[in-house]
Amino acid sequence: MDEQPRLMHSHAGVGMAGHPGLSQHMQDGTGGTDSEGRKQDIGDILQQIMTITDQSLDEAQARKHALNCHRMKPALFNVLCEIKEKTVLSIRGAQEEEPPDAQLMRLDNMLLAEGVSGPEKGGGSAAAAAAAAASGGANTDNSAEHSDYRAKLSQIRQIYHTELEKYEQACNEFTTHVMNLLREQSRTRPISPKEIERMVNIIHRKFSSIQMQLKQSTCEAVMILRSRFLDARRKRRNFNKQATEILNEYFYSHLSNPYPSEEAKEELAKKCSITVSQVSNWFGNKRIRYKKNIGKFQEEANMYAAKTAVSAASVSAHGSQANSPSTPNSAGSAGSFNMSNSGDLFMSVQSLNGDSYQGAQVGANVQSQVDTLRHVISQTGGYSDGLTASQMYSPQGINANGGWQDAATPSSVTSPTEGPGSVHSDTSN
DNA sequence: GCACATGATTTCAA
DNA sequence: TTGAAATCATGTGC
Repeated sequence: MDEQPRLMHSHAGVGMAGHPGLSQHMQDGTGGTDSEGRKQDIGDILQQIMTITDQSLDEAQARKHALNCHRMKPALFNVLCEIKEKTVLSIRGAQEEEPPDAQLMRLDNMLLAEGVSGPEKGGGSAAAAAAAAASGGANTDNSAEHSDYRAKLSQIRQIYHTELEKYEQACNEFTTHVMNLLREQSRTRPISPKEIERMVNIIHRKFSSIQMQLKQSTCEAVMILRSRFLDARRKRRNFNKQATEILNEYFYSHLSNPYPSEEAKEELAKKCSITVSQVSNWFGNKRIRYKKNIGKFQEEANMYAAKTAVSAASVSAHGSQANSPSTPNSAGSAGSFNMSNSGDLFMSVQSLNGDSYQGAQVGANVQSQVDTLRHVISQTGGYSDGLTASQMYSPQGINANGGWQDAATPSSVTSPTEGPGSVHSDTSN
């Protein structure tokens, strides 16, 4: 570093105080013709500095060398040091260290959480994985959408990293360029390493503000993507007809206690290709809506009662097959639930046929099954005494308080021999 | 575009 | 934790 001695720190204390030099002469006006001559020299030097950029490289190099060897150069340098010292003092106060940018930290955190920045997580973002987990991961549509989401997120991630790399490269190139320039300039004007450092910081700040814009727009893109793919409400899809039918069949065949067990929910979820929580939602909505407007669901109830009746009739025709509660109720869609309480129907059939309830499975669905069977009988003429279609399947299970009656209590089972009057005794419409 | 249906979410209570 | 009730937001049929 041959020019190192020319850097400003090498002139520390060489300013006007320790080395009156040129300015002193200029200020007090002493020196006569000698002073005039020096002024002329300084004018020449400054002129040369001003025009140096207009010259060719070789010319400029020659000029620079001539300037460096000029007898007035040290004096001029001192003047520049003095001016610089004053300027730096005025700037210094205004350039305190800034606190870490909260906005930038927020953006960084978000990009990290979304899996855009930081190490790439297996198969995509944490958010997508969380969403998949929240939905149970059972839905094939969901997994397809999530893979689409991951693909798009991966694209964003790629663009983000490419751009970031570009910015960093540009920043480094520019910084190197400026540093070289400043080092070069330090031959002819006083530049301290600290100033170079400060200049580098300024450049970095400028580039990080560009980076922040990049991060911001990346975050926006991720938010849009999220809202499009992962917001459950946005992507609400009606269940397919088959799923709705399965759920309705279960609901109406367990009308006295439409609270599927965890096991039953899982089974239903599996059958309907939906998640357990979707099954829970469905039953929650169904119960409340049924209770709110029983009349409206009358027809639907009748329809599913008829279905159940058909299957029950079919089952009873099989005679001995109905002896075991664990016998799969495969005769018809209504009885197709292959779960523990699917045997309720068979027990009801048996009880209607005059047999006693077998085993301990006098479960929560007895009331509804009895009602269903009454309906079977009404279909075959047993209870056909003047019931209209809308009266066929009466809403049962809802007690006077508006809640579902305790169907697990065997005493709530209405005897089939009571007749249709008793069936409608607890109806609200 | 509107009304209604429907799946999901939120809030609250038990 | 679960379910009731209210509500939101989207889907669907006219």
